[in-house]
Amino acid sequence: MSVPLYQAKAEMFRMLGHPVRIRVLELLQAGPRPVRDLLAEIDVEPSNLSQQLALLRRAAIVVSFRDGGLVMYALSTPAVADLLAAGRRILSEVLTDRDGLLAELKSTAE
Amino acid sequence: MSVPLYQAKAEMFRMLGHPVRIRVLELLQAGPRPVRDLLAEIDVEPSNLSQQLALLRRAAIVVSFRDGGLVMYALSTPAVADLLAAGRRILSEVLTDRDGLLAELKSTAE
DNA sequence: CGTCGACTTGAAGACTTCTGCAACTACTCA
DNA sequence: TGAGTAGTTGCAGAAGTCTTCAAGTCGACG
Repeated sequence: MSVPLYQAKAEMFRMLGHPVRIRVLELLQAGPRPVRDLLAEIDVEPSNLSQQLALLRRAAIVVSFRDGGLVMYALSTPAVADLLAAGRRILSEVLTDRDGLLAELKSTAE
Repeated sequence: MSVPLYQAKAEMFRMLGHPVRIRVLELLQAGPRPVRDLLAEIDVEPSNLSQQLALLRRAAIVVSFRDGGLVMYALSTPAVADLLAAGRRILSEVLTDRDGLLAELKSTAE
């Protein structure tokens, strides 16, 4: 496999590596949403949100279009939802393991 | 959803946002491997690889153990493979023969 | 024991990403 | 057309990440 290919993969995951961007993608799973709604749900400056949206747009993970006086954003592919779901699953397994270990730690007299 | 939760999600994706770390996880999909094998397959300084492995270990995405004179690494959960697969799928949808990476992506089953 | 091989850790400098402010563009609607 | 709303862009300082070098640990084996 070529070096650029896993650089592309890494770049894609890096795009999800930010709380605001994750939040945006989760909100967009339910369908297209105007920036104003995203702003209302995410505690962030408009300019900051716009910067994060620009990154997602440049990575082609979302697309934007205008609808009347509003700019709308949408996932460019529903596969993004699978990625988020897989992430959630790992997180829950990892946290469960950690809790399991924690319980074990507490119950053994060492 | 609490703020810390999507910070945790973001952190998990950020962990995958590096070519060396992606490469390591892809190699570990086939089963546990000693550091020396990873080093042989990835073009990186030993100390650098070790730093990246430490990050993955701290994020609980991989685990390490000793086997004789070698240190082995393994995925902490097979769900990591799903995440990589979902990433691949988005990349192929998003990349739609933009720079010839697409063909390679489809031809290598990893 | 002592030394060797196999990693790991610490630290520093280069580099990248994040954030918020201010200025700006793009539209809509009266 | 002019006023107003919605969003974007440029920029600079702060914060974080990456890479490399040197030094350190840990277990195996003679």
